[in-house]
Amino acid sequence: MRKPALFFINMQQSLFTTFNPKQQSGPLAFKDRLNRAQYEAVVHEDGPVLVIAGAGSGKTRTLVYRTAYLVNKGISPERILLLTFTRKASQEMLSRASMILDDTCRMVMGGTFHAVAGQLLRRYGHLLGYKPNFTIIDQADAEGIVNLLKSSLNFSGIGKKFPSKRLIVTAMSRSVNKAVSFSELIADRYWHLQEFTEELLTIKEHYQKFKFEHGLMDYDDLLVNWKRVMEEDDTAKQEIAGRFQHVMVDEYQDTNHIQADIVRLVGECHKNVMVVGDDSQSIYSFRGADFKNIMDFPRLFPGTKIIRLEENYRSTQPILAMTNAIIENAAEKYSKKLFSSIDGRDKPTIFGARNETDQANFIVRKILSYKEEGESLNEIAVLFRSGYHSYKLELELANHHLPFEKRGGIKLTESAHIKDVLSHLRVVSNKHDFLSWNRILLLIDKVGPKTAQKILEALKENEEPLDVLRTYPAAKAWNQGFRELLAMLGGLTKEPLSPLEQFELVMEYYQPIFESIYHDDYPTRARDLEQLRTILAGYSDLQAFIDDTALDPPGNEREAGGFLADDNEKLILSTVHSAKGLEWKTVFIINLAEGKFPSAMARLPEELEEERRLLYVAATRAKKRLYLIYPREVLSPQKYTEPAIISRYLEEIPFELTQTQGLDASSHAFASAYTNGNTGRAKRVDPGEVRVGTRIRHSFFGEGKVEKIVGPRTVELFFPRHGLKTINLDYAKVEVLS
DNA sequence: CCATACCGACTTTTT
DNA sequence: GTCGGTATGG
Repeated sequence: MRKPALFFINMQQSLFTTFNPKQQSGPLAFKDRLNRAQYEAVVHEDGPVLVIAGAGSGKTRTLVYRTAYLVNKGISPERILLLTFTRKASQEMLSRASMILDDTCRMVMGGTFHAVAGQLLRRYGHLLGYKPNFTIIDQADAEGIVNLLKSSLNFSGIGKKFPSKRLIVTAMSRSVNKAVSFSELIADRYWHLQEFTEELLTIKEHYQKFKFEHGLMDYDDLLVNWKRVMEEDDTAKQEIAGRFQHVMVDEYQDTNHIQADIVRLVGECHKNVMVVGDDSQSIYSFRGADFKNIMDFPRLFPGTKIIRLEENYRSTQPILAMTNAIIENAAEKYSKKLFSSIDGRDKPTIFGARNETDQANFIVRKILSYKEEGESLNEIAVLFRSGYHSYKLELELANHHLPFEKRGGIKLTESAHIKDVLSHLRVVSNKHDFLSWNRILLLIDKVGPKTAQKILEALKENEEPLDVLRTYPAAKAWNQGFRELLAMLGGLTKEPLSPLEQFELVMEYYQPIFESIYHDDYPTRARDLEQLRTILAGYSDLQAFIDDTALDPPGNEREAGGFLADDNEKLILSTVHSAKGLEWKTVFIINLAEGKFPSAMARLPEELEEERRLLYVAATRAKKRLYLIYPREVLSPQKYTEPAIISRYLEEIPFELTQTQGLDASSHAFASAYTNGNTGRAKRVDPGEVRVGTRIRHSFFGEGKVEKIVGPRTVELFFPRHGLKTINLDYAKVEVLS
């Protein structure tokens, strides 16, 4: 989690013995390992650069070499800022740069916007009135605050439909990230909640105040305050902007407006800013990202040099042909021609499984046979739209003792028992963290919301919470638990202890509470606590640990059936979002059915466009083999089995770009097209003869009517029995009737 | 005022 | 599975 200790030994020596372009063959040594466009980006001297990098075009490689190049050139590593999307990505890049050059590369300031903001604000936050020990809170914490406010403001009783804490937090965050006022946002996107506008605004106001008064920053605050401190304090701006001589930003298509402002502010004086991104891979607009940031970059930095990376080094040509077809139909994109010179015969396979169980079985069978052939499990991944889509498969994998790691979905730190323990540690680092105090107090037997509220009121009166608590008139019912808590907290701070020792003290106190409140399943939960202990053992600084639990929460990693392969080989199950930037030889994408992928939550056209890009990101992860799988039956929320509708994006893919497997002929469009013996392209429809109202026959959906012309070759068709479909006239088997 | 048990509704993606 | 509301008893 934290960067490993830096290795200074041999630093001087390695500078001259390892790869050194100047000594070997001048810039040519870089040249050998990069293509022309990459090389151009790597050795670019000063000034702004925008690198438009298609999937698999060596974007990471370029940034890695760029970092090494700059350091080698004599730029001091701590004066380079590398902003990435995940902490893991930055660590990997810096470690790869170190392998090219030397360990000084690890001293580059790298991390997510949020993590870097956190570090800077510990230093400059006081300019905005924050103490350096502020606590970073996650979404669940934010929801906790909103809940407290809802009850203290007596909003819970108002009507039955008062919005949930989850929705309130999401809405508040959206307003920050999209830079629209909260009331405007309510009127616009949450119009159905307009009757509560006043209450919502009050909650937002109190929420801001609560966080500020108790030294708490949510994810949005980190960005907003980084920006604010640079805008409002000139010295801070000079210091921060002056410190970083070079700024690089990865995944620029997934930045929001605040982040773009930050980039502008940090790069303003020297303009040595390189941003890298691919608009076709923008998949985070739900949290305010705007891929138009890429188009706007040259305006932000006039004189920007634009470099395109268009050669794909990851996937075989057949895979690329299909992924190109997926993105071809995107409504809005920069034209970009991706090509690959990697040969490969296998077209992506489409498999229509009978149901989810069949889908899981199919994957297990395939994986077992690849394993048989001697392939490494590490080269296989299964990707899906939502975390819970893999439950069936997880069971099936466990049955066959296939070890896997799941990424995305529920995080370790999101579970209640982990939050319980963390709260006790959090008040040690920030005694004004009333959210944690509240949680701690509620854990005491016979203390409920009302009592906890009263104690919190008392805490407000004094700087030193422990002093207040020691003299607080406890009721008989809960006095004993209260005293035990105080004794434990006293022990935590009496003398300097390592984070691990502090954890042990907390656990000693918490264990009986833990066993009593989770009496049904505490043994399962205990494993999580054990895992937390292991993670914590790697830290010497409590603050760093607490920061990381919010900024880089460990995933909920489980090995199938407790079975750990000795060689640590395991396959990856991952949400598409968590798979960004990664690649595997074999990739399975599952549940490609309407309502699952695309998600049922996506309704607006722009949301459906994002789902399309999401599928594009998923499919472009594959190097050699790609399976697109959908169940022909799904379980409705009411637990009825109903026929599934194949994902609209699969529907559009030209038949000749894929192969099918194990379909039974009657069930589906692909199958029927094949069994009709006509594997070639349908007779071309002249777009000229198609307008709104034209009647058209589709090989599977039957007769329909054109509702809307979406693009030069795409139309929206309405079919009486299948609803509205978007169809590409070149690809779909259609026939014009009138 | 607190604990517990029950029911129904809803569950995308992540820093 | 988990949240939110409600009923009931201590």
